Amino acid sequence: MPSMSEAVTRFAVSPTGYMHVGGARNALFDWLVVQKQGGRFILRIEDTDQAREVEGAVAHIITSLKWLGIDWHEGPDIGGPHAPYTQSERLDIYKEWAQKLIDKGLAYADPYSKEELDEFRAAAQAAKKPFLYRDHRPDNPPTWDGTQPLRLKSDPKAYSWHDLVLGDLSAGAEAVDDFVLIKSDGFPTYNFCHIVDDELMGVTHVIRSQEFTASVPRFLNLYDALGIKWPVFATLPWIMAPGGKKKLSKRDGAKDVMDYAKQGILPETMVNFLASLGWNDGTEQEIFSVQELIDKFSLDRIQRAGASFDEQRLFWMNGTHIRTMTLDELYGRTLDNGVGINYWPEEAKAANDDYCKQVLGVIQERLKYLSELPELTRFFFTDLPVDLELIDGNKQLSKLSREEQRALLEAAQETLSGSNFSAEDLADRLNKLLETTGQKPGILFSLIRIATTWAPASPGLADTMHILGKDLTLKRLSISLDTLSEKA
RNA sequence: GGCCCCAUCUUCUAACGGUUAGGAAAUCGGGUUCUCAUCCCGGAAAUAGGGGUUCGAUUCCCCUUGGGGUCACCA
Repeated sequence: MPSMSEAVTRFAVSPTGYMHVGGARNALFDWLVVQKQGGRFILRIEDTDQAREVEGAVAHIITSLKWLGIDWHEGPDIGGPHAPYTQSERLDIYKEWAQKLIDKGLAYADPYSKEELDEFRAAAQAAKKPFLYRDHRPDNPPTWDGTQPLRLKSDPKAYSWHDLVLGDLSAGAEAVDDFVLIKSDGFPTYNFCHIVDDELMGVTHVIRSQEFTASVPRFLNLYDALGIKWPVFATLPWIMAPGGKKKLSKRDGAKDVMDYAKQGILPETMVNFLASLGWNDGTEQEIFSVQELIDKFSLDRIQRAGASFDEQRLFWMNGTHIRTMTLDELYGRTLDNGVGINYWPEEAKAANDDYCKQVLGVIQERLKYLSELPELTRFFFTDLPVDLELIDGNKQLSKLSREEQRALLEAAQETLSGSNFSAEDLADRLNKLLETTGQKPGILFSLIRIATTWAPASPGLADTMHILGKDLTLKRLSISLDTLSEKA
């Protein structure tokens, strides 16, 4: 017997394509409730619309959830006491429950053709009234033989109910109608089978997004018809498209969660970010570990208004997560972020782990997502082509003549050739060089930095040279000097 | 059109009915011995409008406006 505080939630997903961020957040909140309160989290596949089903979608959804670190107690891949967890394999169960309603006189066969229904709808629209099937409920419906749609004989009345997020809600009898329970292809509708499954699987908390709130009175009517106790409802706000007021949908460019995984967003960042879209703990804290989220999460602190998906903020958040990781942890992620991608540039494949870690150590604070690694680190692994525009396009450096530039680099070459290339010694020598040349760091260091990396940006000069090592640093300086002579 | 839901800076958001309406992202300016970042300091930036209730409304109520959902044999 589970204790009162335990919860049973489910992520009920249609295999109609990849999982986007809205679905991921939905699953996350289901999961967080169970992690916090104890209980069971169920993954259920709602594949009752054969036409919309997409091959491979279930596997992709499972991959996405696993990447996020979301696991489940019962599901199509692992089974469980309420198996099967795929609705197309539960048709007999729905027929059984439909029969209960038929026996009670609460369900009947729909005798109308599609054309007749369209006419009813058109008439309702012309009269500027909502369409209610029950206004056309047949007096003597035929016996249901499975080829017609089976409809609920509703009991229209006003309903009031409580939603953990939206508070007390109510709607009048006009929201209750004779909806379809079983389609003419023998498959149940979502409206019917999710209620049967939730009951059989012991679901206590129905957490779903806004598009279902208008249907809740119809659901309540069905719970009552079946004699099922209402579960707890929690309505999640939309995740909206950037800038707009519209729900973020696949049409609007909602990305596959796995696209972010490939780009090098860390799963802990994605979890943190999704949780922050529509939820906060009431403090100013924004960066949460998964464990902190579990400890602090509660459904009653979920926002009512929609939140737009701001990628910029996602990248910022990823940067802060990257910076709080240990070097070893981060290095592990650069080798595999859970999607089988090694993010290092091709040229780094020949380098050893220690060298790569040193490089990672100095670029950790400027990394926002892992796929930036190549552009940030390539010059540590290969000589970039000399690009004099880096010098000539620099406001200060372009004021110097080629002779002056060469003189500075030669001075650098001389003192560096006596260095043991420890970071400390390099820093010392560079500082002394400022004095002996009488130059400002803005000129001297910029010039040396460019001449040793030929990259538009790089970490601190002493650190960079220390990692490159004496041979490579001096080799590059000398190549740069040669080039400056040629082009003089 | 009926029914339902929502409304604080550009964005994510905080504020037991009592705050100069706070933080963060982005942006702008400055600093940190070079670039790109990090970090630090500073600027600009909001309670949709109107009525109530109250000694006092971002907060409670009503109306308006705006946005969204739903009225499928999709979920």
